[in-house]
Amino acid sequence: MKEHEDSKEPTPETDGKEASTPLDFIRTIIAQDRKNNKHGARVHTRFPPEPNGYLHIGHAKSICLNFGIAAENEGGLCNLRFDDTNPSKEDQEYIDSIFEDVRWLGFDWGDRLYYASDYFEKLYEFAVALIRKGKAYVCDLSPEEIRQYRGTLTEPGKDSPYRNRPVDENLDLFKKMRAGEFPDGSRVLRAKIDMKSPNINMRDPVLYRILRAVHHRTGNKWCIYPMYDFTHPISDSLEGITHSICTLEFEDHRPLYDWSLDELDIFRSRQIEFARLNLTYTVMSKRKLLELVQEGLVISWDDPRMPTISGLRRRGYTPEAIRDFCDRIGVAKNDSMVDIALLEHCIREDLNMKAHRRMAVLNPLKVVIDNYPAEAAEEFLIQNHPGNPEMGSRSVPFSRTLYIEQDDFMEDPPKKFFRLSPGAEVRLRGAYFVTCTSFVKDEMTGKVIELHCTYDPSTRGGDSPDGRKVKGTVHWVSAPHSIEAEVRLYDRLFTVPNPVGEKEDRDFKAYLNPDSLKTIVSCRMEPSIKEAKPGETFQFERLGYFCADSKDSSMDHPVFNRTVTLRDSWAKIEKTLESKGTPEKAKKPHVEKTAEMKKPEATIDDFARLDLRVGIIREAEAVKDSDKLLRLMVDLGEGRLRQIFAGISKAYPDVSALIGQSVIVVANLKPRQMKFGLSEGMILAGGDEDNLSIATFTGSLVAGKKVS
RNA sequence: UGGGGGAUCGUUCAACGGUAGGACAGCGGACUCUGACUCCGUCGAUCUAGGUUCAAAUCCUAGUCCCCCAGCCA
Repeated sequence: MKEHEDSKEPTPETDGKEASTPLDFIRTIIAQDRKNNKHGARVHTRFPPEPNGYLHIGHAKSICLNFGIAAENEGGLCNLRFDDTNPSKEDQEYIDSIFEDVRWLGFDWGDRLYYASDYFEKLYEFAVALIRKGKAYVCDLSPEEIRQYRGTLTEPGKDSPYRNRPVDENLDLFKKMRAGEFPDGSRVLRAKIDMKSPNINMRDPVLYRILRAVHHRTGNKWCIYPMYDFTHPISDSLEGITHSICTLEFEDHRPLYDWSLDELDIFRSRQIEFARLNLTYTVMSKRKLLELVQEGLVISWDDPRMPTISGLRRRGYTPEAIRDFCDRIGVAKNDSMVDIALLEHCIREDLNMKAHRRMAVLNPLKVVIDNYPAEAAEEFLIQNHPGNPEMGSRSVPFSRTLYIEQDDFMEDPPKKFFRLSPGAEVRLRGAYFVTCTSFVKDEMTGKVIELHCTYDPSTRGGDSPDGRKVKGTVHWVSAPHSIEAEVRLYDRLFTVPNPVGEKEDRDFKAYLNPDSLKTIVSCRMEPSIKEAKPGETFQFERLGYFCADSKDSSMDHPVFNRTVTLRDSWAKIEKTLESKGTPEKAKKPHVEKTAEMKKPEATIDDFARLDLRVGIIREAEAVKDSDKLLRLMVDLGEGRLRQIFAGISKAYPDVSALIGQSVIVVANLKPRQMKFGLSEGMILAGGDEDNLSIATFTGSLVAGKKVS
């Protein structure tokens, strides 16, 4: 435990940014502008969400950027502005959640809370001004006609027949639009720019539409609403925003943004675009997240599996970790997909420092200490944080009957298994050394249901007076003193890194991870857990970081969400152990890059370069338009299925017979792009066209095991 | 096939004509009353082809690939 030697105190103002870190391109522009005394060296940004959904981690990137830049620059300010120009999608619920989320992230907009809807009157006046200048006109074309007149990406549009209406007529019509004299959708106000522009946004874009909907702030006052492209530059201008930072898809809109400010001749803000955040194993669009909520695929917007700010909060993420993450991912214009492992790293780093340690047993296995007096019990004082005595300690009861984790015992352990097995000695964390003397199996299931151990009284507190070492330390709870609790184990929401980019043959929801939530209802925990407050975070030793659920946890019924596991090097060892199959296999030879050693015959080493694995076929279907190929989804124990195309259709007219079969897969081939999709491996089969069979195993092998 | 953007280790961000660097991930090791933490080591990249230059990720030319745009959404 050494991490407290330079404990930092992260705040929104100081975390991240060391003076030496190079500026991203936006901060470089701003530094340049300040140097040139542009806008009197003033820096004023804004965060402009539309209240049509909950904020997610991608918004956090924008929030950290906008508020962060304001905070870094002397006198800098950042406004919170709701871009609420489409009443049909927006709702007060979302506004409230946005307040909560931005504040929770640690940012403060002071008295600078704005709504685009507050500018409706001014916006209307600006529109009138544009009409007077001959730069806008009322158009009677239907939506369908407007689309047709707009042209296509490669063909120019043509002028609307209403394009040259006299100013007075436009003024009159626009007034009547506002007065509600026309039905929804019958007319729009358009900018008069250039129907032949190669930039479609400049082909006389719609500025106002007629829309009878109750606005969450203005109620029924308006039946015309301004479009984003008209509203945004004017809102920025009215607020004196110096740098209007938005995402890449608005790059094409910048000429229109500039056009509006030019024509209206008002304060000139500069729009700068950066790449939005994408994260592996999740989706990041409000539309898709809404879909998950509405279809009940997750419980709610704040479901701990969601990448929403509220979901992350409920999961146990801290504002500090999210801000740190946003600092680390950087700001640029490249389309990027950030590894969720980085987010997990950030939360582990933060929580490692802050979280009190507790002992909790998720899957209890009863242990009886045979030589411990039956009626006795004692209390051990255990530190809340082994690296930081200032965090205090708590009392943990011990008795003859304990629970340990089922995983911490193996009847027939492999090498390097440092936990309990027959005859093995381990330390019970903070208590005693114990040695397993026997175990009891359920006769029906063959499952180990009880362990018997002896303890060494001289090792009280966990140290041995004779200096003997034990390799393993396991966590435990005293059975009679322990309390029951529910634990929700969360995992990634999707099984593939990029659910929306999966070669478009399937909907993103097809890749939802069925194991993204596992609930365990009868966990046993040390009694101090009773005191846990909703939202409070602990490290359950050797398991991970968990927080008491803010909605469902109570003293009577504690419920914990797993925020993130601890890094688990044992899991890796286990994996390699499995794949090696036999112990003490020699190291794989390094593949030399020298090309001169080409040999006519393959060596055993060459063969060893093929990674052969046990694969279990989970799905199988014939490939349309192919008389040979089957599309197989094969489980290699990787947490996702691999798609493999195999030319074995003739041998298996009934594809369903393949499902469940254990086959041999060449697992380390470079994936091959085929006409029908990516093939990520090869299945070994024998025979010829007429007499063909895949190589299978009898018996039950675990997916992913090495084949040799 | 129009317009706007973008291509640097597996991922992500830097390097702004002068030693391609950091973080995450991976791998190896040390330490350890958490197989955690921490520490050390290691692997590893300039889209391609030409050109300019003493010197190119950076400048020029020609290609290739990827993303965005045809809402009365934002």
